[in-house]
Amino acid sequence: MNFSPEARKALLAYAWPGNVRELRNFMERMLILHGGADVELRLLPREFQRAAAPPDSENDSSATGSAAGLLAMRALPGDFKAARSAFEAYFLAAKLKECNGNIARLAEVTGLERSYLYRKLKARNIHGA
Amino acid sequence: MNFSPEARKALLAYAWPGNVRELRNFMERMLILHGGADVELRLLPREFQRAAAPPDSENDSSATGSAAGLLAMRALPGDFKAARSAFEAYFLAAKLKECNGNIARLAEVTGLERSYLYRKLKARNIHGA
DNA sequence: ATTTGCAGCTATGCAAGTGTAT
DNA sequence: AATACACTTGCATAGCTGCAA
Repeated sequence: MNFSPEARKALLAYAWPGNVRELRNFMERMLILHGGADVELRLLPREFQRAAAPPDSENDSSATGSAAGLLAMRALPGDFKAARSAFEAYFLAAKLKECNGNIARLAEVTGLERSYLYRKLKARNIHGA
Repeated sequence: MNFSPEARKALLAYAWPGNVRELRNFMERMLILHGGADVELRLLPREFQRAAAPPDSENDSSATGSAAGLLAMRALPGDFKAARSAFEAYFLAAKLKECNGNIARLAEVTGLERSYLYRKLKARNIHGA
């Protein structure tokens, strides 16, 4: 999952009102709803765009007023295959990085065939090192 | 992704040393490396178990000394199919919750066939409502 | 490291059905 | 009766994946 420069800036500028639970839920939502897709500023809840007005820190549950909830509401298509594909891409890219770009090792670690990985990495446009 | 009660407690007790980037990376790692699997206390970096000694807040990159890095190092099998399967399960469970357990709606939202969803939900042991 | 062809298994959609509850 | 949803199952095919080269 990647944040656009603007989104990133807004996130960092935002003073999380001392609630770790809130932040954790937020991050989970981001990954689950957006898969590995890029997250644009406009997808972030208003709180972040204004870099002010903190969300109500209660409301831990699901899709309601909190930051996590707001985000859930404006979820992308939610298309399963798209989300899964994004996850795969992100997962493989992360692992490949851990393997220092060594695809043979990536194959061992992930339990996939080298040849298949080449196909997949190309399809998902993941480049080594 | 779920945290065991102990892991959860340790996480909340830990005073994130004012670095949002760190936390964000941590959450990403958790989801990617553990997929939707349960996260036990023993999987958390030592920092959390001791609920003290904050990690070096620099080191934004990959698998090194930071909290995120530590976690990455003791990654689970890393098996691709297992991770993907876990992600699918978590994704669908989350969406299903959003749909108030209505599978017909889940089908619309995710772009999958109802009948297929039944098979998949059963296979992944996801129960509605 | 990287590609390609091929064979087998899996995932997925479509259609059709049963049952229960509005 | 009529619509809506839960849940199954059979079947066809597209796509994924491993193996050998």
